Amino acid sequence: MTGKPGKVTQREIARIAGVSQTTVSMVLNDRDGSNIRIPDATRERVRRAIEQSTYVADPAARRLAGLDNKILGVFTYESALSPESMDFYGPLLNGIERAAESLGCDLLFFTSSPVEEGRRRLFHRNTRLRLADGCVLLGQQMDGEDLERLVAESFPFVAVGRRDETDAPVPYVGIDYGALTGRLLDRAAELGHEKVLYLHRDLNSPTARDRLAAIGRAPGALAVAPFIVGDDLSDLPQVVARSGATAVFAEDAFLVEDAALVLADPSLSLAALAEVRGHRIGGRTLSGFHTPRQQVAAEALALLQQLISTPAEEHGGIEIQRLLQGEVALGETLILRGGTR
Amino acid sequence: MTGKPGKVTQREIARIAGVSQTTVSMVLNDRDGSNIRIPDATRERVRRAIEQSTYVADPAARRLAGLDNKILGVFTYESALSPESMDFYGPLLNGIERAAESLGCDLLFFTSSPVEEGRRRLFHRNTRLRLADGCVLLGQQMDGEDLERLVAESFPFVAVGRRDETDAPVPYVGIDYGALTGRLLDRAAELGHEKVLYLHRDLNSPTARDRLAAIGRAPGALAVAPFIVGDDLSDLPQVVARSGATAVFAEDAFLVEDAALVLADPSLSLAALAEVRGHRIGGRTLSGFHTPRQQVAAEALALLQQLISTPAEEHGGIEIQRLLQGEVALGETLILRGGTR
DNA sequence: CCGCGCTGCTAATGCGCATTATCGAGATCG
DNA sequence: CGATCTCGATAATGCGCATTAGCAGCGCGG
Repeated sequence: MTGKPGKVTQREIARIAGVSQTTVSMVLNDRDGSNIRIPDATRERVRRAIEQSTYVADPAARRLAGLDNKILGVFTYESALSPESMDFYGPLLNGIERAAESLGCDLLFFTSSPVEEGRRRLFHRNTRLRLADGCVLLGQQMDGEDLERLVAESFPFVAVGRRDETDAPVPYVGIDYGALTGRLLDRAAELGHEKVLYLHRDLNSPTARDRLAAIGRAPGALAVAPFIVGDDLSDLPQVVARSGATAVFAEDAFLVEDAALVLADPSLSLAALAEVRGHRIGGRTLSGFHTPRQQVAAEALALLQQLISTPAEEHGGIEIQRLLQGEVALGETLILRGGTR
Repeated sequence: MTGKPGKVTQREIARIAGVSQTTVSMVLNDRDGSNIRIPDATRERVRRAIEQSTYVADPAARRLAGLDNKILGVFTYESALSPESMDFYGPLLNGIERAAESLGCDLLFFTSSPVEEGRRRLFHRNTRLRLADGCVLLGQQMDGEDLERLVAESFPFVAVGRRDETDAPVPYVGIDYGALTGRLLDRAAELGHEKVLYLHRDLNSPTARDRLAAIGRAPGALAVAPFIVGDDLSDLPQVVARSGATAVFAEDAFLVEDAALVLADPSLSLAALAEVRGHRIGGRTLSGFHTPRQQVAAEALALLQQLISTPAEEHGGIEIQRLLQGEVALGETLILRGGTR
């Protein structure tokens, strides 16, 4: 179904130019050397034949013949283009698109991956993964097996977001939430807070662990109590009151919003240990982080390209795990202890 | 660079299962018939060998061997994933993603297409177009040559948005702006308006022409005067005053917003002859259309799939130009002539 | 016991491309 | 004037898969 009628091959070009298919290939790829010599006259003749026709190289054939295809795979563990996930994926996808554009690569989205147990599977009977030169993986949580297998097959890939769920070192580009969390806690201490409640879901992702670890390293003057929340936040006010916390932090901006609705106490400081762009609490800009997502995406593609174009033996020389620094966004919800600013 | 080490081929499977590569292929594709007979015992043996291994078919080879690849191309004449274009492309991309998912297809974004004269080129030296079974084209304006060539090469494709810039019939799925315009004008007439000013850019797109044509067929009681605007709207108030119009319509919601800022007259009715979701004018919901963009995308993919899976000779039996009906959104800016509602 | 049909499988081929190994013809040299 | 070298180009091969043609073996009827 490759549109038989309009299909022009190198053979056809060769016939027109009165040369062999080999010669056409040579001309197209600008090959030259001691063994391959084509005078400019012939080159020109072939070139004209190509320009007269509608020839385009068949990427499948190129690929089969062992060349790179300038195609990068994009795999998302959740639907990437839905309005809900745009908030998270949008900046990443934008960064990926721009990076791919400047690298001259096309992007293959693996939308066909069948959903099993609520999550997309990267490997399946008819995965088109191999069509890509390499692949970017996106998603809050990833499948350890997928990652293992990619490493085992030495297929070039880069995860977006820090990963530590496998034994083998997984290439990733992420944001240093640990450092950000530390800086935000420092700031809270400066503002006089001594007790903070940290709300989080029971998610076991690497970044969730990073945040918790950073919390464990909180400055001495600050006591941060982690608290796992479920869907029902109705008893949160009691928990806060009992803890004596003067600030409530949460894993992400949505959780802060939910908590704020229940708590309804403007003297309480609030912050999300995550991106807060576009989030407001009762008219006040939410405190938290600004994370360079486009930059993460760009860096991920750069790393991927590097992995692809470097022979596997030399991968030792590449820094395959990269954390980018974000910045603490001091919004209007993180205030002096007890004060209203 | 296809990850030599981890690559498992049918040959390898055949060796393990003690059969020929042909047999493996047959088992994988569930082929059976008078000429091809494989007892269940053998089938099972092959299947086990496959499951034990990490075999995945090489899509490039499949493609080269003449099969469909379940890959649909997505070509956008502008950057698709940037924040600015998300407003327009977002719903379309979402619809495309969902449709592709249910069709079991992957999506190939041609982000690599070089930009010439401000527009992306579909055809270029290394286009990966042919890797896809077919292609969806997105963009406000398209290149007539691209369309002609796709038709000429009988490459399956569908344009999103009505097209008429070529002689050959181009497959498209669009929104019936003509009908919508007609209905909105009827409504304006009912509300007592007799003179309307229609602001538009000097864009020569099919939908722009459709709107103008529908305006030409306005009900007798209503006189609609088209007016081409540039970037500077400062003399608009005079134009409106001189025309005696009691309502100002415009090509799109942004143009209405710009005009409203300049005109600043709440007794003037306003409407966009386009999607108005998310647009407000001075706190009032803007009147205009609600267009089923996800549906357009889904329909486009359905048509594309149909074109791909139907032999070209039978394309005559397919309705390749489809207009979907939107609905008029009667917002708060289209009011009784002279009244404030 | 010879042919015939059926079963179960495989060898051979081609898809379009890149690459390797040659090859014929003329130029150069000894 | 035969041996060698260079130039210009090509035939042959393989990539991994699907497909077509065909082959060996066996049972069965005549």
